[in-house]
Amino acid sequence: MALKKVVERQTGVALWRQIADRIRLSISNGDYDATGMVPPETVLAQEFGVNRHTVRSALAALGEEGLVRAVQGRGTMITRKDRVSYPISRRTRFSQGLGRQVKEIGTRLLGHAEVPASGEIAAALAISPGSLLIELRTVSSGDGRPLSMSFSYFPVDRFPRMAEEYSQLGSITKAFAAQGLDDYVRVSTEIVARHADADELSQLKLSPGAIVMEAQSVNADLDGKPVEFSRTRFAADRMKLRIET
Amino acid sequence: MALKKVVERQTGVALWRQIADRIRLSISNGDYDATGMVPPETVLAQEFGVNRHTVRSALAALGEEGLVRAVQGRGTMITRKDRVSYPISRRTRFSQGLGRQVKEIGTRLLGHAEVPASGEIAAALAISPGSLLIELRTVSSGDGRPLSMSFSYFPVDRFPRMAEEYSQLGSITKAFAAQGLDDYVRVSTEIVARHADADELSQLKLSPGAIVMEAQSVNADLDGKPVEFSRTRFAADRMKLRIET
DNA sequence: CCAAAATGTCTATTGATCTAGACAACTATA
DNA sequence: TATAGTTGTCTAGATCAATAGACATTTTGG
Repeated sequence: MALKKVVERQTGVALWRQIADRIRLSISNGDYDATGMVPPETVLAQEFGVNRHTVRSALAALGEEGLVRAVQGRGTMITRKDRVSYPISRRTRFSQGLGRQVKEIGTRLLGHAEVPASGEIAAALAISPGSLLIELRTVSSGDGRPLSMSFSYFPVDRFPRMAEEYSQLGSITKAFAAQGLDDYVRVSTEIVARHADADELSQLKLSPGAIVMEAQSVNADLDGKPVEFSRTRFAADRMKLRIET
Repeated sequence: MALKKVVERQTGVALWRQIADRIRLSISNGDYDATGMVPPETVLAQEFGVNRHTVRSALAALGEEGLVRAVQGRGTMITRKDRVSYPISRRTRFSQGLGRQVKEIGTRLLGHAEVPASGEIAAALAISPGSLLIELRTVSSGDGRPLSMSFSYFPVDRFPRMAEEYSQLGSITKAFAAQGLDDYVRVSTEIVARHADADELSQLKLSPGAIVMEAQSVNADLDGKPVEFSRTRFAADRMKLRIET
């Protein structure tokens, strides 16, 4: 690649960060698979048309993320590569789809509360605004790396023990089952991507400027009655969403 | 909101850009719907814990995007709000779902070529690697703003006139129909989000650091035979994807 | 062992970003 | 028509980002 890769100046995004983003993309595209190493700093500096020190800042940031590791005299090795694929279908169950991609799945309940339904959530769940909901805040990780964080809402009158059951069973599917709901399906999902806010940065252990995909979805029982509204944020550089229709 | 909204320093993303991103998000969340205006610069400066000039840089950037307009003495008004919602289902047709959200939809053929199928595309289309494909490069816009850009691939032996038909008819559905394919469905979609590269920045008229959602999908005829592989990049701050299951 | 190639460290300088303060210009309203 | 509240403009200084060059340190391979 003798071509000059363009980075833009005076845009509020430092050159070293633009370059870090581009290299991260190249890594996940497999552009460096032949050697398992990032090209030398001097080569990258020339490709991007910047000083070598600027490239070094970019590589240092990727090192912080645990994506590469530099060894003096040898070069900069790639230590991690792929995104985990998360399936979205009528019957998405968190742990099922991820099972083969990561060795160990962890879910952690950050907290729960009883809250009145906002207009938006009430409409999605087909209940009246102000009805009481149980809110669960959870973080899920694969092999120790945070992958997603969720806010989930359940009608308290139908699932009064949601928080307790979830914290014991560690799974929403099992918590539903323990309260008499054996099966449910996803009825709608909306996805947006945006920059992570401060809370997401810390919960998902991301570096500033990172991207999250937010999926807003509604699950319903087999009679079509909504049982759950949730907003899940995925760390975009660790996950891809697979839609199954 | 008396709470201090956190912005982070020394992260390679200028404060004014972080603040612009946060305000853009607040606008699309409807946080300012009561007044239709952004809070005064002095208030924002206090909320974010920065100098008023820094907030002014952020608002100037949003002004460039056409999102807000400042009027001396009055305040800064919101001139545009929502993300366009793009439906993804078995029967997604580009123009249908968008019809009610934007007044005028434009699609432009950037170019076309005959290319051999890469391993990945060959597998998706269930053909042998190296088979000839027609590649279409298109950009779509709503009310003059670019919304998405696509690379689409079709088997040349089955749809030899794809480029000509598309450039005449301006629609893939119609181009299929003109070549004897009356109906088709989406069979798989994968979505990732990442920072836009230089080509995407210029084609979609984005500012550096902006986010694109990339949807990679396969369409098939009613016999299940794949007819199209496409990679579409959506400007993340202008679009949301609605999954219909 | 030596040379080439790679990363690590240091200094100095320039330009972009952010802060700070003061004041002008304009709008709405009491 | 004052006056409070808001955006617009200017100046000056501090901090961060990027360039430039020199040289040290480590690894690899001839």
